[in-house]
Amino acid sequence: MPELPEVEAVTRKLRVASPWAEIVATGQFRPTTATGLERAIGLRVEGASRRGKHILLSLSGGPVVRVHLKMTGNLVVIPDVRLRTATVRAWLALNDGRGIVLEDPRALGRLTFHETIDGLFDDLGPEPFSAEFTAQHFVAEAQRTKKPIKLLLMEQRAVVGLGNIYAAEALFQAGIHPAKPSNEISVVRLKRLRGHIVDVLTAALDSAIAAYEQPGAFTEGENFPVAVYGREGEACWRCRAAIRRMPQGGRSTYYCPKCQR
DNA sequence: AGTCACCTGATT
DNA sequence: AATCAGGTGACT
Repeated sequence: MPELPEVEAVTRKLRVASPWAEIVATGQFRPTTATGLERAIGLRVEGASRRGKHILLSLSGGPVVRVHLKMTGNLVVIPDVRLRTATVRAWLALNDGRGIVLEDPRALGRLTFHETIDGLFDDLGPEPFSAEFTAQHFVAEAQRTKKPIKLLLMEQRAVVGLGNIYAAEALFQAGIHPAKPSNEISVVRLKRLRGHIVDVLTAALDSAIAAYEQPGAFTEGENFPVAVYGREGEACWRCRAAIRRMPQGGRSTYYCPKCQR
């Protein structure tokens, strides 16, 4: 599911389940799924927030449970923790009978308990919707490296929240070739790209929230209209050239060879 | 700096 | 049987 917009939608949906209760038990499908979870027992859940693609459950007294959904995870509240579906990989049982559960068919998602939030996100770049995501910061990060711009966007350092879909979409909107060395892109184009990142994530957040409102309809996946992602061979919306797929960093990058130089 | 392992399921 | 998948660490 998740790049930043989907993680944000999941987090907002979680918050609807407040007021929270005390954690009375925890469990996991495999030892690698969660670490230190049992230390959360006896603490109250006090809130849910997001940083980059991470979800944070804040607990009474200061500890947190950090959740990463990876490729296919979803974090939801179920009314009865005993009634878990087959793909629930980890759970926090609350003293009102409910459960906060990680559903994740692919089982790559992770939960980790931390005594404090301090230092947890030191390696993460600025939030795209925050005042810290300045053109100055973004340009400086790009100029530090010759790595392809698409990889820079996915590193969570120049900015957090972009994944394979929205990185490709932002680059299409900006008319920049995904393999272009970051430090060879003009300042003007970098500033334009920064704006498109914000725009793409904003539009994607809107559709992710809409998707999560519809009960039953599109609870999985989102309905953001992609221009290039997954459209290999199709005609570009702008110039009709055939969209291409190329490997980059072990993933598929989609782009328009004519619109993106 | 680039590749690969981590997982399971859907599609070719 | 092989390839691919909205992510990220941990390796060469």
